[in-house]
Amino acid sequence: MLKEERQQTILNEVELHNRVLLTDIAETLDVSIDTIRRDVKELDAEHKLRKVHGGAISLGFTTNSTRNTNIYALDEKIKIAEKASTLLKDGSVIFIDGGTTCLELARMIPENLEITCFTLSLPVAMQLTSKSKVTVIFIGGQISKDAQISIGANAIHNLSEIKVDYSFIGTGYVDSTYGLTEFDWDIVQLKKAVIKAAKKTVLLCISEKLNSQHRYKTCDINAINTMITELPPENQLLNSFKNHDIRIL
Amino acid sequence: MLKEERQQTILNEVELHNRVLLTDIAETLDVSIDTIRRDVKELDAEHKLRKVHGGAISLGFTTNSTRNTNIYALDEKIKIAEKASTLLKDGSVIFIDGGTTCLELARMIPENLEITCFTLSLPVAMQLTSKSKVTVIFIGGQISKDAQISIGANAIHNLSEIKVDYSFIGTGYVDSTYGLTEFDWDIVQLKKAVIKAAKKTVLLCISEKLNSQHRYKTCDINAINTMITELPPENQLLNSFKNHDIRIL
DNA sequence: ATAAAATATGCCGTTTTGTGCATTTTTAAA
DNA sequence: TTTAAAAATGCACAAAACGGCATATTTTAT
Repeated sequence: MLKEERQQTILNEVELHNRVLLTDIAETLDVSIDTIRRDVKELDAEHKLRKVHGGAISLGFTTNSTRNTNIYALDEKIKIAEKASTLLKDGSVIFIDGGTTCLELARMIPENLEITCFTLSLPVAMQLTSKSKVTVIFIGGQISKDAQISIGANAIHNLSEIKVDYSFIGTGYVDSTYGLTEFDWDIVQLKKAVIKAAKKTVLLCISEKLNSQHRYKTCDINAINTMITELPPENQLLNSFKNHDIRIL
Repeated sequence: MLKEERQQTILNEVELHNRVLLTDIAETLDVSIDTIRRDVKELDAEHKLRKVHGGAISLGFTTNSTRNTNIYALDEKIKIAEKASTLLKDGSVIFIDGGTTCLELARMIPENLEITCFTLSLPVAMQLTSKSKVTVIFIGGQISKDAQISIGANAIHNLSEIKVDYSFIGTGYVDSTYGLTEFDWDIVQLKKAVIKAAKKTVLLCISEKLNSQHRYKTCDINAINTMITELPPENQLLNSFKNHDIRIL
């Protein structure tokens, strides 16, 4: 076995389990513990992993490659993003919210589409930098650690100064009678500002969230112009939304 | 057997099994190990495969999980970041610039340090979200695709409204008589705003950049309060900077 | 067609690298 | 603090890489 393969195997193991024991690796690869120790030492020097007493751990989720974290219900979200991307035309000025569904939309923007895109999500902005024809404008503000988005008065104020054609937003909870609701009050303030900054608001939402609600209200359901789920529009789960003046994709 | 077909055979083997041993190939093709070694060396130079001790491996084999784009002179930059981080105290309000050196500084901020940190670099902001005690504020603006930072009037205006204790900046070029210079005019405007927004400016700079210059000027060298390179302060390469009123770490 | 030049190949001695083992030092957990 | 596991260190051996050289093959120029 080549040294390179061995090191690659070690990296894979670390990626997969986030941590490994040197003794385990040595046994599965059938080489001496010294060799593994040296390998891990090298990999550490190359900043491919971090060596700790007795083993090695992954450098973690801090690396800017956003894809490696497992996204819940990714297939559904991709389907939603595909539908959403059909709304985009050259010259559009849009806003893309945070959240994994919106991130998928950002990822799915065609390479040749020439649009201007506002966002307050760091991952979305990172993703959009790879699209050469997209003008990206980041709404600054204090960064929320868990959601990785700008929040706070500054962000809201900045939003008040723009008006986009479409804003693509996610939501924590949605219900046909109670509208869009969130767990977090700050987020609600932000989303209100986003909706106000858009001519038309498009809600991206997996069907699992339908008919759920929480404490703080973002807006009534008819503040939404278009709603996109992974379901076909004629699905009966969407019936309660059809009474309102919402386009369903 | 022609050299061409031999090399093609090697490539096929590598494609097929992701790896190959020089001794195996030499035996199956019935040529000397030296010849194979030379072949593989050539193929490596042509980026058709990667030569490793004892064999060769497919290019695709490593790239899939080697997420980190290799940073040039990473060790030097880590050393610089380490020195820079000693300037940080609880309660500090700082600015961190873009660039790989500054990104290393962001990565190196201790977990228990409680500071407020402004930045206009997406990667830096992403990195900082993993530090639970750091308040991160992103300066919004249009995002430059290649540098992954906010640029333009909006970013500059936002910078004009803050004043931080320290700003840690990089530079394209630095010279003791010509000061800090850049290739890009927009970047210069931005850096000027950054320097104006800081009580003290700390320059992070690998020694390789010393005594280099370019078209557009960011500031005189004595606009810099502290300069950090990977070299020990007494290194003679830094002599020309010691005349000026600069602290060298 | 022939000589000269360039390239390719194999061989050999030296240097470098990779690996395992034994011993000492360090580390982390009870 | 004690103690067992892990890391570092030094060493030995084998495999591989390297450089120089001789020979063979192909290409080029005359």
